[in-house]
Amino acid sequence: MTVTLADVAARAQVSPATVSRVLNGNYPVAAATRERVLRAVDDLDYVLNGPASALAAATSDLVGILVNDIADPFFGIMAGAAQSQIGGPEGAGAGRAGGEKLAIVCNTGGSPERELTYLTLLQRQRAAAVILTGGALEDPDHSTAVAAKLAKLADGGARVVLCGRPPLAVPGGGGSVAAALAFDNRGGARRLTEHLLALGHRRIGYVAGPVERTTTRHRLEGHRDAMDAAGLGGTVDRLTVHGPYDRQSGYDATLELLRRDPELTAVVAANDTVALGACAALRERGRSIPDDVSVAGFDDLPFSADAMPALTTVRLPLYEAGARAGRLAMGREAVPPGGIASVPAELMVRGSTGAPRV
Amino acid sequence: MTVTLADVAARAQVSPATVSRVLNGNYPVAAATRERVLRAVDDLDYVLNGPASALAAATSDLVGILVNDIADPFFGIMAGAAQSQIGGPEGAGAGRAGGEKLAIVCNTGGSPERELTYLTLLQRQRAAAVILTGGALEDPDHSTAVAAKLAKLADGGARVVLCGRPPLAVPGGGGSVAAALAFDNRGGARRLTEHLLALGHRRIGYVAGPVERTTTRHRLEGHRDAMDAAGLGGTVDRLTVHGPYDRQSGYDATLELLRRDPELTAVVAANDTVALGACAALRERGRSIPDDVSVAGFDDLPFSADAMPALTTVRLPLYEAGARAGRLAMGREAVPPGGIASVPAELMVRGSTGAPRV
DNA sequence: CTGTTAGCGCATTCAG
DNA sequence: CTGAATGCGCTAACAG
Repeated sequence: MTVTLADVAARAQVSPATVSRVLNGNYPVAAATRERVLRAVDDLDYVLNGPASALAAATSDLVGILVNDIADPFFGIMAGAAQSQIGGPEGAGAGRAGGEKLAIVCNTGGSPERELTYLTLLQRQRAAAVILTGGALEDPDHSTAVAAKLAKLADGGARVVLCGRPPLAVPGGGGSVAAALAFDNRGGARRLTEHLLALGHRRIGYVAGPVERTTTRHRLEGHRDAMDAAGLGGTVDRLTVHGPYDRQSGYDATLELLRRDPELTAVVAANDTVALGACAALRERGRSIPDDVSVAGFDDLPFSADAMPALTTVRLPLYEAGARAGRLAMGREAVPPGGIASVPAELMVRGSTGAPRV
Repeated sequence: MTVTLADVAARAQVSPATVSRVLNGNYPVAAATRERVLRAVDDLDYVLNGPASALAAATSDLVGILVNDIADPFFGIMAGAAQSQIGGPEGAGAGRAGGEKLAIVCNTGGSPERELTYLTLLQRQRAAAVILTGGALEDPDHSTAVAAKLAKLADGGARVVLCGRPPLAVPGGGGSVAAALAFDNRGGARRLTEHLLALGHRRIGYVAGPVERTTTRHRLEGHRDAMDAAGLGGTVDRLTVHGPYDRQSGYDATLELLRRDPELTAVVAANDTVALGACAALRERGRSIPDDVSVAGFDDLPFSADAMPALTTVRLPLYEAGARAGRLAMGREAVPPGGIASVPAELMVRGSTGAPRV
């Protein structure tokens, strides 16, 4: 029924081993022989049996990319970029057999259980590499479990790369991670709030992400750093509201902030999506942006420049970081010193922030 | 080094066959025995070897989801929804072994070669099911190649589902597809243009998607239907510009439309992202929205309601469709009559459209 | 450069 | 309900 390596070998009049060698390309084969084999492959329309190959070689060509929310372009951009470095050489005739890797993205939905489940599934598939994107949950039990899983994955030969996620905060956990690209969330957040402070704002609300996420904590810390330096640290707790990284959360949280301080002159949001929700809430309450209230986001997603007014935010080079993670996962780029690289965050000042009314 | 089924069997004092049976759960096993085996699995921290299992069973637990652009929420939402119906039962202890499926999303980037490559890779992995999302390329050669691949996938036991993509337009191609969920792009587009017409617009520009894509064609046809019915069909060709489904394209195309007809009173965009680019171009040219020019999009992505003014658009139930596709792929939902279901598109009138100036 | 020989780890017959 | 035996399709040493 289904055509196997042996069929190809028979038709090309060579041994199965030779066919395997030309398909995998990592072994010298005479040009003429290779030609013959390739022709047989085409004639028979042969497709390599992945599981069999993985079983024999004790490794597969799967590269897993874990994301917290696939519907969020923040992750989509990174995942797409990583995939572009992995998904096969574009070359003509690609995909027939050969050693292309299969980049697959797995959506955890932010659920710790699903994250672990996917890691196990990837381990079960003997994945060649795993890329974890975005912030991590800070629950100690979960961190330990993830570190353990990653260690096993690494044991099994998988290369583990972190993208937009800080290095494992678990004793010995760092060993199993090939490389970590950490966003400078804290620095970016600090500069953003400093910008607002420089503009003259003093009553600044902060719409934070979900508690117990590294990204949330780091951004909040940066904000607090700036506020502390300005002698305003005392207001931070009262003017901070947590919620998921979505529009609704920005909307709700902003209404709450307005309740806590109707005289607010600026709202800093955990990310751009949340900022949009904040804008909606402010408009609904009759505040104009930025004349009455300034708004700022984080990430600089594509739609941020198109908001009205265009959103002041912090740009993260998501595509570049994702692509680099992809290359790291493929072993096609040198690992940074210490296995850790900091990815810079750049302040983008646009129309949504301005000086407060006097 | 790595613990195998045999190790578990030894520790549980049963045969490997029995362990296999409790893990796969599709065979009667005494409760006491199962208990013992499960304990051994836990003790040894055993993880099933996917490739070996797939090789022996001639099928894997991979479900592939193909998307044209993972950074576009249009696809992210569908993919996430599909995945939610597939990715394992959330239940405690999930992921250890057992029959969870692994939903994996593959980003073709809209490239026909990559689409084919991924299909081959999925075939190679003996995927249990494949979901293709979004519009298809209309090139006959490519359609034929895709249909052939899908037929082979189906032959190999994979369930093939189309989501947001019309049924295969290839003789006999329909047979290999289990189900197709087709968006009513044409009807939605027609109603959208009718809305503009009813408002009094007569000079309507259209920013279409890339040529040779089913989605592009169907939406354009709907637009043309409405224009024809209003006796305006003659202006359509001159006032239509094609481009990719991104913001830049909307921006560029709108400038071009303005050049062709400076008196334009409305711009209909291929999708919401493109519409945002159109808005940016119009503003830059000093046109206010909707007073000078009305703008409309398509898809109703989350950010559309937050644009300023909020975008008039056509809502597609992306999440629901994706979830249904996921269930169909898992065989957990009845196939619609004829294997084809039409997914309705609903007109959402918001602030970006209004009557033209008199 | 190429062929031969062994398994990889598991799901299945088939007996019991 | 459980155990023993067989082979899935391929890669990886070894020889030649």
